[in-house]
Amino acid sequence: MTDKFPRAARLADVARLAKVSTATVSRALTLPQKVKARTLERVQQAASSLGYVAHGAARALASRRTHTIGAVLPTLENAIFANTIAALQRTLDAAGYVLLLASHDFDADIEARVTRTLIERGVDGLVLLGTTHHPDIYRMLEANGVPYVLTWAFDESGNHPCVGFDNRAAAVRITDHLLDLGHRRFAMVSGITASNERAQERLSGVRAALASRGIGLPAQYVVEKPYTHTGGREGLSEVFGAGEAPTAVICGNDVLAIGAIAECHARGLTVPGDVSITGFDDMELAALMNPALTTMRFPTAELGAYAANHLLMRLEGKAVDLRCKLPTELVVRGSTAKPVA
Amino acid sequence: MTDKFPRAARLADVARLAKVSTATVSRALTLPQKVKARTLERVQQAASSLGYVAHGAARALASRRTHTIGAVLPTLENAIFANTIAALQRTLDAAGYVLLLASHDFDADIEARVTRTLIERGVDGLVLLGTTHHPDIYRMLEANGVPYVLTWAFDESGNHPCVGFDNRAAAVRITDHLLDLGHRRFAMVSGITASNERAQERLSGVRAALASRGIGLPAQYVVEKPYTHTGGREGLSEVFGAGEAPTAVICGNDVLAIGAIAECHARGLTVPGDVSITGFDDMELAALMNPALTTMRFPTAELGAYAANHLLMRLEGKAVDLRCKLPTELVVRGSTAKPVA
DNA sequence: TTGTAAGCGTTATCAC
DNA sequence: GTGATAACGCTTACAA
Repeated sequence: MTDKFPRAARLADVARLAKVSTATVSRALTLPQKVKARTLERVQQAASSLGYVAHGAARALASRRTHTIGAVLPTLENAIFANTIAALQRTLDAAGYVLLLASHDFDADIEARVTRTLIERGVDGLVLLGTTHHPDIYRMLEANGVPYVLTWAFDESGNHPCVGFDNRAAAVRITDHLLDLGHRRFAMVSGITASNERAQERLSGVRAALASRGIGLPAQYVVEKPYTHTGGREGLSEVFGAGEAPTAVICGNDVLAIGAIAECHARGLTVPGDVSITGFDDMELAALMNPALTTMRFPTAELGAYAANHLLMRLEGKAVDLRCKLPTELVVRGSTAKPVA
Repeated sequence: MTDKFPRAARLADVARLAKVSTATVSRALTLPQKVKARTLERVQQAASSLGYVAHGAARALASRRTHTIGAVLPTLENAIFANTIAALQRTLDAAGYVLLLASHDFDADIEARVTRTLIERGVDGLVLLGTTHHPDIYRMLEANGVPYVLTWAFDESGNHPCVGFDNRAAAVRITDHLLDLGHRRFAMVSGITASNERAQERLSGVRAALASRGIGLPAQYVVEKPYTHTGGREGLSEVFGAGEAPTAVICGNDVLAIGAIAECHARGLTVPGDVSITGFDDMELAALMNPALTTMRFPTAELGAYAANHLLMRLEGKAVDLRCKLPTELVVRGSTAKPVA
């Protein structure tokens, strides 16, 4: 009978069993082509018969590589980032990397803290969401030489590698569309713009598009709400309480839009018959909930894959375009023209 | 001018600057109370002035602890697990642990592979979803002495630590409710039951509850679909195509229920006026989408917190109840009684 | 309370 | 192709 707790097999055990040195085992396991076929076979045989599992920490310490990529997101609780995360995961997995996830609930200090934790964990690279970050974050990235990509927004300053969308242009696009349909009374249920440049850009795009046609967006028709369904409901409710009802409501994203549509239903209003609700990101769900929801499609899965590949290439020392902007697209569903008021 | 790439500060650098040994620095940083206040201060001062960040791999290698918990989920793409993940994260974060996430798209082989990767990464503990797993998984957990918890289901075999729900009882509960309202023609849009005991238990609970009132569930009124909105739509569509329409459709979870409701809308049916759609899990969204959606509430956030605490306590060597069942609750919204057919 | 020094399990640099 | 062996950066007995 063997031990009850046989300590996990180590490289040396495999070496002993295969009658080779630890160096050879190490090579066989990581660079099979550098080892004679016969030796390779012996090593593999020994490893599997011992149920050998490499010790990640030791490997990381010696090789100075963890094969781990970190991602810091605002939240894991809404589905907006789900596609991106899934795509990141899949791409990294295929390359033998693991994804370490952290979130901060839109709090800049927490963001700095979790980012530090990830760096301490030795991530080989980092995916950050957005371009606005605590200065400490950039300092730590710099000091530790950690490769990173900013995502979901495009860094106009040109100082950081990024893979993003042109949130402002997307907002202009959807607003123009509504204007072309004849809408003149607008409201916006925006996300919280403080330290969130994606939200800022969307709002500013809407403002700019309206202004260029001589239309204003009075303060009482702009409300900022957290990106939740409830936020969308409350936001729209406040807008309706503000005075003459708008014919078009642009929501900061589809989560807010879904909430806004629910509020309309609760008030007996039809969408888009009585009021047109539009959003951003084109979540499958939004379309399902209201087949008349026009929105801007952001290729979020592509974003994840792109960000992952960007980092992977840099880690392999390959040259890469450091800044890129992914195209967004207007998705029109059952739009209704409005008579000019 | 200093170097362009000053290598990251190590423990020894801090020790030198603070004029103490590396052992003292190590203690000061991890067990502050074991060090004289004055020394502690010097060390902290030195560390922060150097921007010292501990090397996680070295720490893990020496201490044999990574302060990382892994979680293996079926998918990150639907919102069902979002609450659980968020709660896990928060609880672990508060205890100084980090969460390493992996998913497998309901594929048992992939599940085994990613689980192995996590063990190789040296996770201190593991959260697994469900009770049905590849035998290799249990073998690896055993061989490596990795503490784990099964979640979302209750392990009746009594062989594994678990924090779960009684999916079968929940299914019985909601079915009884519908029966009490007078429904007699039922259909079920279930999740894929193969190697998913949560789905199996829900289906079997529905069957049992119906059977105890002498009602059957013919094969053509049971369809299995992936947990997506589209799955829900298609599932309900197939049910309607099967013959006389049911008055009550029980969906495997709220994602399917949302899809099913959309299908009803598309067919001009009102819910629950024409047909009653019910689900499981009580996602906020489901209620928002249809305020008449009766469902079973599963305390998913509590589950995450509970699972995390369970592992944390075991890691601290404390005794814990190894198996527990969290209560589920019927949430009735605008139910409509049906005349007995 | 603090210091000394022996690991922790790999990888990587050399010789051979 | 393969084998010694010195790192890798930290923790932790054990000694002082």
